[in-house]
Amino acid sequence: MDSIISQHGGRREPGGRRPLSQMAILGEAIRFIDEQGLERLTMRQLGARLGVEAMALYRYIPGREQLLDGVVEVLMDELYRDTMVDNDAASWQDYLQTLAAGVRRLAQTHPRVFPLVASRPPAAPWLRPPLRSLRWVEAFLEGLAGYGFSHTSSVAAYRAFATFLLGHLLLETSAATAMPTDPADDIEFIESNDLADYPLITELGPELAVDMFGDEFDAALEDLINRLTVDLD
Amino acid sequence: MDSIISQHGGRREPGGRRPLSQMAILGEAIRFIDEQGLERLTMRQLGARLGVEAMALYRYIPGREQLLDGVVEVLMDELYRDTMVDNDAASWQDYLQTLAAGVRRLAQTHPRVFPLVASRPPAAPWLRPPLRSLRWVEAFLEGLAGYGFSHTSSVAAYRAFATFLLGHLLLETSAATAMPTDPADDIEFIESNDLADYPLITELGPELAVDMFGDEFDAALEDLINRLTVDLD
DNA sequence: ACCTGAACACCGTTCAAGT
DNA sequence: ACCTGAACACCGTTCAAGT
Repeated sequence: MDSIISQHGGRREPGGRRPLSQMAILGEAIRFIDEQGLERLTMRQLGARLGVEAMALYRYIPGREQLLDGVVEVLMDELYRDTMVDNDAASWQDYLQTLAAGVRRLAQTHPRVFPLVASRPPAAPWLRPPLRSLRWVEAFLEGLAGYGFSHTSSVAAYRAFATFLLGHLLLETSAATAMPTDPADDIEFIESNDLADYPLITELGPELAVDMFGDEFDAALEDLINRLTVDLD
Repeated sequence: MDSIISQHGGRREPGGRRPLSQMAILGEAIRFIDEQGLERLTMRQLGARLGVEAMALYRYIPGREQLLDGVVEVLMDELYRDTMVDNDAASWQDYLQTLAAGVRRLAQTHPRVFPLVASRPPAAPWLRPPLRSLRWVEAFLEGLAGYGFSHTSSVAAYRAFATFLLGHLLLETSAATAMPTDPADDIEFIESNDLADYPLITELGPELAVDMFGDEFDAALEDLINRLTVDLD
């Protein structure tokens, strides 16, 4: 984890605080959400974590909405560095596999932030979460062009790829975020809903509960790649 | 639109109000979100729309979180009636097509509520949004069993189907919800981001901006069905 | 230059009190 | 039985004032 947001240390203010800055605030916000979840992130709480009153943050960030936008931007920059810089995939199939793995890694590293990447209104309507930074999308299209994709094909690939990632990773992060997977909760839930009315769910319960996200992701991605292959002619 | 939530009229209170009830409140909440969006739905605003102070709602609903859960439940009941009752598809392929169309219809009817269906923590971790009601999932599994699916295959189909719907419909509703598609915004956005740095996006702009959700949905669904076919042996 | 205190307009929610 | 007024603990945000 050599990400910019996990940097600690550095200069300190007289009060024992790290000096405030936009980056320091955004990094702390990400750490906060990672630990406590988005619902608990308030300007006041965030200020407190930085050793400062909430009002001090407004010198660096226009408001809460822009704070969240900034969080998304920081993660997209991280994704860019992680997936686009020095990407030397041997084929477009490898290229997509590498990128998909990178986005999934991001989602797994920040499961409680990922919904933000996935759901914040994008800057332009044709930017599809979770692939929502101009720089990243430009590099993506350029990459595909380098592998011989036509304009039409690379746009289609962008769309399909984003849709695929959104569905899979939103479900995976939401499962990862859900309560400490206490099987007792399942039982309680089932019982409170009159188990008897749902015989198939009852029978398939154990099978439903198995975590298959990795396999599903790989299988659906392979399938998506096949679909794109067909479209290429 | 014969949905239960669009019923008006009926008995009135002396004050000129419709009588309060859980259903009346949930229905009004859905109408409110449809019109104004989730961000503006507060207990106080909702009360005002029902001709009542916010505190009166607590007699019928435990709190705001449960209000939102209730909204999701009402829409899932609507989906159940719309897709599961009297479903007489001739094949499992038709069956999935019918169901997919029904979920898409729901998303298009309530584009600003759909994110709630998609993102609220499900009651059990193995329930996948947007297919999150026990009753609906039971019927789904039963339906597939009727077409000869093994338990393993129907569980796999449930997972893949939910993932597919989540990705596609979240993107489609989010695009539908975005600003009144003012092309001037795009231009302004592009210009503010130094267009020159993103030549491919610039060139492909018009192609990116074309709405293709219908075609994409159909193509990806067909593909999903093919994938399931292969898995069946 | 950078942070804070006090204040404003809003939340969700509780509860005793009204009708 | 059903609703409200008043109150509490919390928000985001502004701005004059402090250092």
